[in-house]
Amino acid sequence: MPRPAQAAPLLRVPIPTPFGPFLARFSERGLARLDFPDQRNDAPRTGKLSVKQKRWRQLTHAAIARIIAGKKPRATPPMDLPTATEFQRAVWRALQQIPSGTTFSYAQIAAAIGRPRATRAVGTACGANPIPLLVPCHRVVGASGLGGFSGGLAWKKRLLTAEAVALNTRSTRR
DNA sequence: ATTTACAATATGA
DNA sequence: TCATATTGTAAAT
Repeated sequence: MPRPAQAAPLLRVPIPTPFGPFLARFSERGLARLDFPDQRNDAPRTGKLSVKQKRWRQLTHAAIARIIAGKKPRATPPMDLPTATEFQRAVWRALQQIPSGTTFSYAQIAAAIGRPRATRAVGTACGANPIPLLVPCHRVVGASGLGGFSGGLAWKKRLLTAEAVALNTRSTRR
């Protein structure tokens, strides 16, 4: 009575890594969200995974493992982004084209999607990205500075370091 | 319905 | 170095 189950059954699936389990959420259409290990996850448990979803889980697992190791994922599962705006999709699409081991500034991403003045909006879109790692928001850094990261700056540094990025850690002053 | 804050940055004082 | 304008969203009021 009180409320029947929700209409959007997202299956919560733990994805083990050397740094702790990520939590993936799958819909019937694909991967809808991926959370970092250090967040408080309610007892993660899988419901019943369809064959399709089991395959996505495997793809996700392999992709994450490779990215953490600083390599390019071979394949990624389909992504289900129900509430994304066109602007966000454009930004995330651009992010996926950044080669491993390379970084772009927020301004460069803005220019790449034809909105050269929306640099700050790009930052907002990156923060709204529900699928870190696979959508490499960690490769976007400030023109002079690291910027921020929804999963914590420690993760951003770890991922970039794994990709052998020469972190221009010269602070904002020189 | 308005205002404010944010993972920026270029420009002008 | 500081103030301000710019852009897309979300959250607060």
